[in-house]
Amino acid sequence: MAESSNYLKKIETMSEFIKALANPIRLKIALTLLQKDDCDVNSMVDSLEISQPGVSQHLNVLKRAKVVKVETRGSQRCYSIKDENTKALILKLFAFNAQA
Amino acid sequence: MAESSNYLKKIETMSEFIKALANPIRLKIALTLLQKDDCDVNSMVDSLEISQPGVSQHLNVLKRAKVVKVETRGSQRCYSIKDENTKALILKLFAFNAQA
DNA sequence: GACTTGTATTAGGTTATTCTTATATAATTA
DNA sequence: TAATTATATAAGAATAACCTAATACAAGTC
Repeated sequence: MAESSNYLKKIETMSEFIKALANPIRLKIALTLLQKDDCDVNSMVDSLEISQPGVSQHLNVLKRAKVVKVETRGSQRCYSIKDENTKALILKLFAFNAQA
Repeated sequence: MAESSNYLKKIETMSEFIKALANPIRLKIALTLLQKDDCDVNSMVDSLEISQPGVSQHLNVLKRAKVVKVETRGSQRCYSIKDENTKALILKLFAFNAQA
């Protein structure tokens, strides 16, 4: 059967989402955000061995893919996993790979 | 807390697995393999708009990441999703993105 | 064994990712 | 409003991913 443009669009969206998590640093960020509520950029810069602009760019990729959301708090930007469904999915991924 | 080399290795493995699915063509292959038992390379070449070597290379990425397994059947190579857990995970990814 | 069919590998060009440095913007404070 | 702190954006270099054409290999058929 010919692929509907709807199906193709879904594939694209899906692979954008997955691609956002398909990078060690972004995966670490996501797993970190699952665990703690603390979420400012500078603390991530400290724990990831990469420059501040690098972290900022990765966060932007995660945001565009709707893995995370941001909120401004004073002079800080507070990142967190977008919603409960997304949290659950990332946990599933982690559980899967932990078991393997 | 300092990251254990175990944790780092897990992150690497995990992101390799996710990266394998983070490409529209490989995602299509995976979703196709979820649905049908037919699995030879040439039929994939027909349905994906890409050359035969291209398909073969994508299949190799999926195999290295342990998303799929292969079996030789006569002169054909039969690809399928590696196991039931992997199937379940891909379905979860699909369901998540379908809902979104 | 030569031929055909099905698949894998190699080589190389093109495009996409990812990083760093430099700089810009935004909120906060002196 | 100038300085400071927190983060984002831009530019450009290095590397990785992805594609095709050419070719190799493997199994089945004449």
